[in-house]
Amino acid sequence: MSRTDWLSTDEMRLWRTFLKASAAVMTNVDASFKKAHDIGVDDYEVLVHLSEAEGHRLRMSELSAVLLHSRSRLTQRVDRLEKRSYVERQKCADDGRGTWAVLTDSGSAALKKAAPDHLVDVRTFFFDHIDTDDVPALADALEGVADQLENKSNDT
Amino acid sequence: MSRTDWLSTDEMRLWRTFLKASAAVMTNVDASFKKAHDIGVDDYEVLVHLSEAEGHRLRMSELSAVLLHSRSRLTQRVDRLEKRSYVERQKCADDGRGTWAVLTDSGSAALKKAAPDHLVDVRTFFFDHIDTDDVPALADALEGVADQLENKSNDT
DNA sequence: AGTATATGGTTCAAGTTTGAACTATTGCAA
DNA sequence: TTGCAATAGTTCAAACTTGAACCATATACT
Repeated sequence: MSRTDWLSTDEMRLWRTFLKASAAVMTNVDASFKKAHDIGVDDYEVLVHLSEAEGHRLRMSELSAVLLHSRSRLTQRVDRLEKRSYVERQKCADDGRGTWAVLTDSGSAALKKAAPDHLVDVRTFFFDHIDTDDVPALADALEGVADQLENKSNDT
Repeated sequence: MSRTDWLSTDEMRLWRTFLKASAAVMTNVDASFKKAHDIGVDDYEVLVHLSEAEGHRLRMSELSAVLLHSRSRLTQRVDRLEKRSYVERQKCADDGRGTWAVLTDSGSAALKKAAPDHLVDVRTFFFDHIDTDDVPALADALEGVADQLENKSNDT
């Protein structure tokens, strides 16, 4: 399936750029974000996904799947969010093993409060460095990479 | 500087795709890599940069700059690599404060041994999902994002 | 020279992630 | 309907990262 010959110049350039861009964006957004709020980007992402879900809630496993977080990582992140009462756990009625992570009102409020600043960060550290005309093509090009583990078990 | 209106549909799609792609690639490459070798991607990156440097060595600060790692993170990563004798520290002659991180022979050997597998991973989890024709354009488009902190202090 | 300030690096504690082991429930199959 | 494998989540220790405080040397200012 994969070729084994070395990367071309352009491939190498893309690979390094991609690595560096990811690191740069994450680091910057997270740092800037933490300065202004009491939650980091990872917490924010959890709240966003919950707020967009039916009934403002998702199963732990769904959440770990969309976030690409391991189960134990998610468990502990939700622990922390629950401690600050941004999220609440509820037993799942139809599956005795399951747990819902539910967005609370105060979680919802925190999200609303943080959103505008987050937007500024995303523009500052990402979109301001990208040509607007390139946006759709870029999204298309990266879609395959993002979706590669759509159906991989999010194990361990 | 940055606009404050909400993201367009395409921008939102790109942002989410980019986030997910980064996470997916890193997670997969790292996991696959660790299975086959005794070092992870972060260690590998250190060795790569050292091997490409003049005299197979870099100042700690240079290393933390290219890797976008905090100083303390780098200190501790080099500690670990030194413990396995892949890297060696040397006092800097012309600057009493400085330290060189030097690639050892066995570090060099570990790098050579790991490189082919790493290449396969990069192809499997990244390039196999990208249209070859898109590669140069993608690299161009992301370059600005990657270079944004070229001259930011890599503080704290 | 003599003091202030900046730079290079390390250290330490607190917080986070990883991965394996574990419990409980469900579903399938004999 | 017992029995086994799969699934959902959690727990725990070890590894790793963060950020602030710290030491030492270098540079700049007077």
